[in-house]
Amino acid sequence: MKQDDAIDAFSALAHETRLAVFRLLVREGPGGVPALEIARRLDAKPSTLSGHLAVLKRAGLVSATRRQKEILYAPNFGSVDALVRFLLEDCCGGDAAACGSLPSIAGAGAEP
Amino acid sequence: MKQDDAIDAFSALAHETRLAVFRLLVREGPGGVPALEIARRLDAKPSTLSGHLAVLKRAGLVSATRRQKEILYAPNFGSVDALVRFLLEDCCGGDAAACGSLPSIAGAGAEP
DNA sequence: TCGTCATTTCGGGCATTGACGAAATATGAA
DNA sequence: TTCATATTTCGTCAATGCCCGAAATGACGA
Repeated sequence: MKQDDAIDAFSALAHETRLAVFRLLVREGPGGVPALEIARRLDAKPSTLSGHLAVLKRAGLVSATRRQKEILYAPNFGSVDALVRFLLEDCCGGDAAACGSLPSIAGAGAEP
Repeated sequence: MKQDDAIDAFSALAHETRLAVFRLLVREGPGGVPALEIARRLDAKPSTLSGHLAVLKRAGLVSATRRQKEILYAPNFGSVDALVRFLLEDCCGGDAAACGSLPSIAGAGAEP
């Protein structure tokens, strides 16, 4: 992961509606939710939400697939994993044990 | 974690310099690095960097402790952990197995 | 093909954020 | 106390992000 990609992802999540969208999709799981249903559930205007979904998609956080007339949005769990790894890369100069459980758990310490 | 706290954290990380600062501190570990040294290493103006450090601190991502004349900044690993948990909360409606390894690993699925 | 539903694109207007230098504050040493 | 180092605060400027309605596009069924 490049720094710019990480910034795109963090920027995408740094917004009330977009964060709510992503968390909604996470709760729903890989099956996906149609755009208009997301708008309905979050009480957002379809045009505004469409822009937010585009941002999330450009950041790689969600993926979109068409099912008939609808477009289903689903979360991309791998992108979260990559983001955390990037954030904690080379944690504590390689001594991951010094940083608590998450870094080693996420595999973000120095690779042996 | 509240949604607003998560947004503060994501906003803080959604910036080239601030993200570089945080990753630098992660690499350095819990010992901490003085503000001016961070500025020197990242080639940033001290006044500009001071603002960025304040943003990171307000977001709970770093902590500051004074050592003599200097102020040492260190990463707050717990905040990253909380952020990931918040992001993946109730993943896949509780069926964490459906989402890949990270959610269950991070303890972000539905609590049994 | 035609109409309809689902979604996206576009343009305008408002608010927020970021960079920088100069000056202010805080700490330790002589 | 007085000086020097370390860091923060402040004011100004430019740039970016966001919301919304109206219109355009895409896909399906009659």
